[in-house]
Amino acid sequence: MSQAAKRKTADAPAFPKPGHNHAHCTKEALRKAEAICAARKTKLTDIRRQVLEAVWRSHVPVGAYDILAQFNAGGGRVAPMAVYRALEFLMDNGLVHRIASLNAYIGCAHMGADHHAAQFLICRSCGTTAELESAPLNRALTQAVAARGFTIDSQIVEIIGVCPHCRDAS
Amino acid sequence: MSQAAKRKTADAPAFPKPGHNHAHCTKEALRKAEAICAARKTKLTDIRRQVLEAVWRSHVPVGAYDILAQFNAGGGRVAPMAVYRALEFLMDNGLVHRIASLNAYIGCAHMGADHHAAQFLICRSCGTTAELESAPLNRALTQAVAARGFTIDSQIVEIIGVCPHCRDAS
DNA sequence: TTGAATATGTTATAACATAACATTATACAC
DNA sequence: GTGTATAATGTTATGTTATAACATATTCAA
Repeated sequence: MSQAAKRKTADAPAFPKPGHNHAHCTKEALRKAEAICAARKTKLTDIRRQVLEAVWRSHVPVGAYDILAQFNAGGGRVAPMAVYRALEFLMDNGLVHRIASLNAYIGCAHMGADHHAAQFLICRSCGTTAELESAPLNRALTQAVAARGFTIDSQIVEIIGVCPHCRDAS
Repeated sequence: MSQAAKRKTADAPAFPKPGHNHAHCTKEALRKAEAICAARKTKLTDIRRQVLEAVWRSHVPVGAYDILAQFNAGGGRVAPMAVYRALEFLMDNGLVHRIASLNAYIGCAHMGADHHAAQFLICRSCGTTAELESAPLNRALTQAVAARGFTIDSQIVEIIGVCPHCRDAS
């Protein structure tokens, strides 16, 4: 196997497919979230779990007020603060990411590991957003930043384009 | 000169210094903006120039409503739309960038060239924000994205950390 | 069981951005 | 120069995202 082929394999887990078994994604995410909160001794309360579930409805980032609307669709009385607090908790615990370019939130695909070095691919056609997790990219980034004498705390990397499924469909 | 040293030199123009001659930055920016608009046959009208000047007051990204406040400080009556329209024009013409993580705007440091492949270093201490323009980083990014079958349209890369001047001062 | 910490409720408002339509300026064709 | 199309700006209203500030309730451990 060539170096290039190895790198490609390592860097390129599948982009979420339109027809995949998403119930499985959600279930796994919830399971991991429980485990992480248990390990960290933080509490995945009702509202936090509900927000996490809302975020995992799909692989499309969801706005805070969309989550709110879901909650209040059946006559609920949840206030924005409740949603924002839950999102804050979920982000602090590495369960959810904020997508700055969309003012929206998405479930973390790699719960537990290296939560703050995430990169995102955002399909402008279907909205599906995937985490990139590219080691070479992270290395290049670290190096470029260090060359400037800059100390890195966190990063926002959001790539907007067209996902393979939408490309093939067009 | 080694390859590494060459790359470092190429990648690392100076981070804006606290005491630099900023009037020069502003003057140069305005001059280039005039030239670019002339070349593109677009019009750098009064309000657009004023917004550009406001954005170039410093190397710290400025919010749209901050610009608005500057305009209206002397009893003006400019509406938010005017500012947002000017910002849109300036961005379309490659003169200004939006910093998504701050909801703020900054003058483009490399007017004319490759406006949509910009990367930013944001100092969380002083707010100073610099463009990175790292070719190796762009290569790594392009490659990582391509490996996923993703077609890239635009990118948002914002690195939050501490700039060399703030680091040395602490 | 009471006190400290955590979580949630509630109300109000701040901060950022755009829609929709009216008016004015510019340019250029005739 | 006049008409007319396009671009730019003005104006009003509203939409969207996020947080401040303070009250109440729950949890858990000493």
